[in-house]
Amino acid sequence: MKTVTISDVATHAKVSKSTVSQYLNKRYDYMGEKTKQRIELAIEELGYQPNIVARSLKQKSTKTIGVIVANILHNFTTEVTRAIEDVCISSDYHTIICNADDDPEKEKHYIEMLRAKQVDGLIIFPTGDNRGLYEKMLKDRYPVIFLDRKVEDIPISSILLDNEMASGLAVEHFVQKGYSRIGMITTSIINHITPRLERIQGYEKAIHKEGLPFVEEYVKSAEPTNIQRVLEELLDLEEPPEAILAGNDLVLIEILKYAKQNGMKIPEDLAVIGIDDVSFASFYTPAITTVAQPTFEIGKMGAEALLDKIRNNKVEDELLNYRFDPHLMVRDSV
Amino acid sequence: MKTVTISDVATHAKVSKSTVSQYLNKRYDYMGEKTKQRIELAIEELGYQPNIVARSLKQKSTKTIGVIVANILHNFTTEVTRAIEDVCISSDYHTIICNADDDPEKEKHYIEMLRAKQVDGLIIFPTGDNRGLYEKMLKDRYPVIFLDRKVEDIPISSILLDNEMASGLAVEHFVQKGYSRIGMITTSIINHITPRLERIQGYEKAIHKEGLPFVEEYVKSAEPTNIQRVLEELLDLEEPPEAILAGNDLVLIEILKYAKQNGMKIPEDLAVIGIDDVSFASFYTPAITTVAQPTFEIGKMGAEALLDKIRNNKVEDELLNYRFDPHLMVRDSV
DNA sequence: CTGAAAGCGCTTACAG
DNA sequence: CTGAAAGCGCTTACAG
Repeated sequence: MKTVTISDVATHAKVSKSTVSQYLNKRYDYMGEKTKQRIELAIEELGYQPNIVARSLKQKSTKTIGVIVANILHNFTTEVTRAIEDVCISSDYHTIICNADDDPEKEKHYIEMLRAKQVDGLIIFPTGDNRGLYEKMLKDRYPVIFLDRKVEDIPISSILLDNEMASGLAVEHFVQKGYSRIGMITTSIINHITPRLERIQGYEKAIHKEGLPFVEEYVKSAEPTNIQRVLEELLDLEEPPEAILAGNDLVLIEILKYAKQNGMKIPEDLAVIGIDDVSFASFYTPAITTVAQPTFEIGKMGAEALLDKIRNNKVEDELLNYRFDPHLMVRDSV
Repeated sequence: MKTVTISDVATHAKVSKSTVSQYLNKRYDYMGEKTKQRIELAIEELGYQPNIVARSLKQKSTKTIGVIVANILHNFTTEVTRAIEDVCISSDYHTIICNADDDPEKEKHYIEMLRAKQVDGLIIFPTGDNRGLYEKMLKDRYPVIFLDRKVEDIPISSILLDNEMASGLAVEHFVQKGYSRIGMITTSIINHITPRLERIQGYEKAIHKEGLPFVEEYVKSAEPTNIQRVLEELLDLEEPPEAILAGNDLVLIEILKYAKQNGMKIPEDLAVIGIDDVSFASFYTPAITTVAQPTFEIGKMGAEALLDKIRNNKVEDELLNYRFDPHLMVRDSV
């Protein structure tokens, strides 16, 4: 596979490399019509494709952004990612997605790798445990946007859900339906993940606002594999909750599995609301009431904010944290 | 953001660029211990990161492969993709995923774009309508592997499911459970997509093998948005099928939606088997019997076959079509 | 054991 | 209107 380069085209068209390059970059201003045609023909005949790697080296721009997600398993992540790609493609940027798998070490690896690959900017769902790296990017004036989570004291714009409102909507709906013993389960909070902490806070605030007693043992956090056990603990309480708010899609699924295995009827035996809309929510039996995130808008805004930074070479973050409103999708599980 | 290059490191460490490069590439053979330490220190102090773009240009390898999927919406695609990434990462290759969205034009765009970006090879779920491009890659001795589908007369290795067997397992199971009026719905076959055609063929063969009459109007194909209408047509037949084989996950979901909306009980009113295991199969009510593909193995083999081609610079395809066996996951929907 | 030089395939002032 | 030359940041024979 003998690659054909710009020199080959130049020779073939009997012009210089410079002229071919002008042609490729559509700088036709002063180019003779015949020259143009000859180059076009040569490119055609040789099947020439410009080498983007070489171009990137010279132009110091790869027209590519990186996105490092905390965990690709969440439905939220997949959808946001898709929105980011859409925006990028229509702006002629490419996207490289990496999955940090909730592991700060992997996140570090990917940040370094992507920067080494000279991507023009980064969208990160931060694990939170790489402050040094985040600060270095800031110092280097390297374009970054956080998504879904923020990191204490790191002045990088973050685009997130109004998580407190999400829990609020759910609690309010439970109460409207006559429930007062409302529990909540989230995935692990040992790493201080923003949405989880905020959703728990939002839950607590909403409970108070509704004039209900806040029962500390009604709120639990655990790794996905332990969710079912934790749920069981809740249900074994003297006064078990009659309704459960699932902190995200993974928690919801574990609750549904548990209910099925134990022959529990939803909502009769246990009412359920999940934060994050799941693919099967509408046709599950019962259809699941969820609090949906505007995933497309979040991704879109993230991508646009990053591209804006890249193009205008700006680092000063006027927006900082931007929050989107969640929406309650009322169905049959409560 | 003043980037620090290999020259800066060289100056700082008082050695030449060559020596720094040797160090970076771990060619320590004849390197003085003190030199090594000075370079190490300089790199540390300057926060130097090699520019992979420059390296790629010189080495003519980006250590990156591209994968162009036909349609990212299928569960199969997501899982295979993940397996490919796993293999690549552990071999120190990166992966760029592109979604052709079942559109040959987009596929063309991505093939050209990825080749221009100098990815070292391509895994393609071919739309089938870019024969010219496929042939050019072959002519250029450019490493490619097809996945999930094959293209008539293009001698490029393809890794696929034994699709006929998939339908066969399903039909056999229906029959065992006492069903004889068995229908099948697939997504559109106007583009002659391999798995769909083969699954229909497999269905027909199995029907014959079971000694059942083959009823032509029992097998339908349609775009996802029309699946529900097509299902309705089937059920409106004089002698409607009592069991339906869903050709893939998207078809299954439409069938489930229809059943729910029309208050049909599964399997009492309609028995269902889906080809492709869906995330919610095990905890849906009823749990859905599916024919699962070994997605991880398929992706793994695809990636390994491609990396092998890349590393050994071989084009001769001894394996050509390799097929994996599907597995019946017996649950409660039939 | 280390350095000078050429070159990967482009782009971009600049000269004419 | 077009071309010669320098340079992007590396790597790699080769010389010493």
